[in-house]
Amino acid sequence: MRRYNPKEIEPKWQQVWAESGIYKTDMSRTADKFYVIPMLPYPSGDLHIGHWYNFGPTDTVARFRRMLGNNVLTTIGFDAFGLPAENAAIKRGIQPAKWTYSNIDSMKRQIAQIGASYDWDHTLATCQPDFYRWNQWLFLRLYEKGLAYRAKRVVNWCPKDQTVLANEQVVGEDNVCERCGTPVIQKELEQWFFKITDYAERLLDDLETVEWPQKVKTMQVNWIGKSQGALIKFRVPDTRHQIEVFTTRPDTIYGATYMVLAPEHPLVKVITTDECRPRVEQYIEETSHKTELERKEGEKHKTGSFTGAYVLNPATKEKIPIWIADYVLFSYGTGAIMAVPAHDQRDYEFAKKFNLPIKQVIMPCEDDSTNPPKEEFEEVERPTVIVHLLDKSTGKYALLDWHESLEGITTAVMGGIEKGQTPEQAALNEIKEEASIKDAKITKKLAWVTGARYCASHKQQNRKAVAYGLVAEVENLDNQAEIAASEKKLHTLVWVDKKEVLDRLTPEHQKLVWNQLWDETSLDDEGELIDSGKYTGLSSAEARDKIVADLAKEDVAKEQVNYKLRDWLISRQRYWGTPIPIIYCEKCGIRPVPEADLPVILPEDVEFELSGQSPLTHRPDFVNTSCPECGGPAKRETDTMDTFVDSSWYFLRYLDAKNDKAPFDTDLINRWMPMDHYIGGIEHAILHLLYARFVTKFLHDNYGLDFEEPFKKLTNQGIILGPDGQKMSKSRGNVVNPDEQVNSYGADSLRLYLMFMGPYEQGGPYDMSGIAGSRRFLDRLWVLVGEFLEAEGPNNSKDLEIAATTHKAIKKVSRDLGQLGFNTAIAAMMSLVNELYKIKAETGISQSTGWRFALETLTQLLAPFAPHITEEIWESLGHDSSIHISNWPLWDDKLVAEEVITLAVQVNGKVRSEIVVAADITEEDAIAAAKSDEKIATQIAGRPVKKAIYVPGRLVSLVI
RNA sequence: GGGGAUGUGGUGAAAUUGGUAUACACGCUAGCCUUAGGAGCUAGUGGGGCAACCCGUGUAGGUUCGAGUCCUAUCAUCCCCACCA
Repeated sequence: MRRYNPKEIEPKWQQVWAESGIYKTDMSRTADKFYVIPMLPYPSGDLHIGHWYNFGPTDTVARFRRMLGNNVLTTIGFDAFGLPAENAAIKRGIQPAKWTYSNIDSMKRQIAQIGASYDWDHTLATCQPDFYRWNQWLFLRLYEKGLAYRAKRVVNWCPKDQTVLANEQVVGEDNVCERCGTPVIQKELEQWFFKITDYAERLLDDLETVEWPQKVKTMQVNWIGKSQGALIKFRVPDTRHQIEVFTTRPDTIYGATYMVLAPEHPLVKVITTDECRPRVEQYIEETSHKTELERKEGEKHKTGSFTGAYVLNPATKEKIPIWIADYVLFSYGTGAIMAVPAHDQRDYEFAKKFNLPIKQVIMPCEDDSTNPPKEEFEEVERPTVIVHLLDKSTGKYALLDWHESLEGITTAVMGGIEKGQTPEQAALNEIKEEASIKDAKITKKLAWVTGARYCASHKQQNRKAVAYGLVAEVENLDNQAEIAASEKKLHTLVWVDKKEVLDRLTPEHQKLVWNQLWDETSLDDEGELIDSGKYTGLSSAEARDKIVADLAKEDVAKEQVNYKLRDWLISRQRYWGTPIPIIYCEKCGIRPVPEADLPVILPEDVEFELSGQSPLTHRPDFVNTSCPECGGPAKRETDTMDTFVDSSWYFLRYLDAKNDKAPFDTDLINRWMPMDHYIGGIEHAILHLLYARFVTKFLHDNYGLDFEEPFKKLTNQGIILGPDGQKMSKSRGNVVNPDEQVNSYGADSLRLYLMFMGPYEQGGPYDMSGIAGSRRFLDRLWVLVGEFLEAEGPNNSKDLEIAATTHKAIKKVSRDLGQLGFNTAIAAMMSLVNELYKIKAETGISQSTGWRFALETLTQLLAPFAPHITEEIWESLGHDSSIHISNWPLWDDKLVAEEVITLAVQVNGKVRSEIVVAADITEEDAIAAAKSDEKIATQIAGRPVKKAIYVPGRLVSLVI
């Protein structure tokens, strides 16, 4: 018998497949099309285990669908533009183009080892002119519609290298250039943008229509960051300036005690008074140099500066000061906020630090769940004190356990504030009444009032308590008098340790007061308005609408939806990317390159100057051109496009990769899209997938695509970690080299192991000895087939049993594979092999129909996972066409069904025995059989069975 | 601070979605194959107990005839976003 030698059969079949073209897709057959691809890889020149984990299982899905009868298209290409090629060029003096193409060649060779069923007629590399010319085409279409525009934006700039730096190239705590160590500055440059924000709402809404992991959808929702609120104008008195703010809480406007502008806000320069100007300018200077780290630090320690100017609060008509602070972001909303320190944590911290006024306008007010108001009673508002009394000699606090109708309720000392009383007086009074202590002193009063609704049943009314929280202290209890009998009847006074108080208090409101006493924070939740003019008493929700509507009448407010999503900055001051097809003419200004002149070719022989600037700027033959409008001298845009532009539509180009008249044939695209299954890493959850969705929607609106979402179904594979459970990295020395694994075990074993090691979306550490198990499984199958081929005799007494076992495996594998349950599907095939070995041990192996059926079927089930060995076995079993275009086996439920089944028998919920019964047993018979089982009979021991439950096919449960 | 995920043998994991917990694999143990093997085959492998049995899915409660699965609280680990007004 031949030994299983993957080194021999894998290259052999890869060549056979390439020559026979069995994976070439007939693009005209679309009724049962299935389009599945892995995400576009970057050609780093080295195929790592993560690529295998992406490409292998994706190919398994493709092969499974192909065997099911779908017309499958799967292919791969290269995301070939980008910074690493330029870095290589600078470091090693190789042309980026040459470096990239050579990487693509070596990656193609490595990819071939996987044995994937790619149709290479559909591949592409984004750095080829016949691809990127259509990037330029896309740019022109967007430009035409006003969705590509130019605006200023600050960038990281290295003054020495005269170049723009990506965020990742700014390193160190002091923000220096990665290359030369010069401190990086912020510089404003004209940049090109795509107006993705126009699509924000649709990008949000249509997420509901796709079959994606919830996690990715949530990430996109958060990224788009929709919030509903209002724009409100604040007038600067004695000037014609107005400052607009965005707020989601117009209901808190009466509490807006100051305003904050972002340091970059254009009005800062205008409104700042001469007196404050030096300090303000210094602050702006400081914040522009802040590092990420310092800015994060700012979450704890707010900084800012007063401008000396004021605005009018349109609700209160009061003058409030204008500050600048970097906790307000220029890029969000209007770059200005109304600060409501009582009801926003950030404003609160700022106000505390700079001693700005804090005014409460929202009162939390909820029903007391321990004593809720009753519908039939009227509501009466009642000012209340909640006072926590500390006995300093013991460190314990006083609590009241209430009796009678309030049984089970525990509160602090509390009571109403009578007319003319201050909260402090009322508190001391209650201490006197309820605790009989006369020498207590008030030591703390809570800044907020808090409300709660409860039922005062003895007065036949509901009460809205508006509570002042206080702390009082008493030196010791030497002077405590006997508590009056009338009070004792109502409640018992208990003294408890500080840490127990919260656990003992029962009404939510009491807990809130206690917590606020020790850790006072702003009240960010909604509630009831207080101290807000005519809106006092309304709920936040009611007030929000009314206030905006009223201010809108004066034209100072309007409802507004705001998004965190920014427009897509596509300019890169880089060489190795798609040239932006724009020409600057001295006379005519900005002119797009006419479509007929595309592509604007990126020169591939360039010199990298020491200056660090894009080599394009030093290429007169590229830069100098003539104006398409007037024919006069003009200059080309030397910026290139973000590589995310390439990946935002490459999957459309795959389908029609050789079209030289158009980016793609729209009819063809409409028949093949949306993509049925897209598989790749979660790292692209936001940008790539969002941009692809945006471009698809744009093409839907403007270029005849009849679908709005590109990817029907998305799967994120997990991350393969090193054997030590850490992320693989060269410095850690835990990188698993797939070539070595293939060399030792074969590509089929590697593919199989990667899919067997755990749930696909989970990933996990690569176990160097785990792959041996996958190889062993393939070996065992190989041996079994070998023995079958050499066996004698046509019939086998176990044929029926073999058939039943095989049908069960078909069912399990088919179902699991359908939901990407690779690991359990493989386990089922391993089980089948184990079963076959058992049967072989019992009755031997023979050339029976049962054995042939089992081995052929098993090989087919395995084919999508391990394409080479299964093809070899298939051939040895006498087939002359590829297993990969054979029909996926079907199971027969009749054969899967067991004739006799084993039922578990539970007594009082515990399994006590098992009974073997006919599969179609009735409930009655099953219960009777269970009762008569020997072990069960002793368990029951003559006691009456109160209840008997039969779960068909599973168990009988007896309750005695 | 906000959002999400995950806790099951020595290890990776499974459990038909509320029905016999630990399938499958790694590792380990023993035996077999007369060659010292990164080979193969067979058997065993959650913990405790001589046993009948008892215990067991991070922890503590709850619902249920029955809970890894549902509910409440709690602990731990990981990931993402993060001053978004």
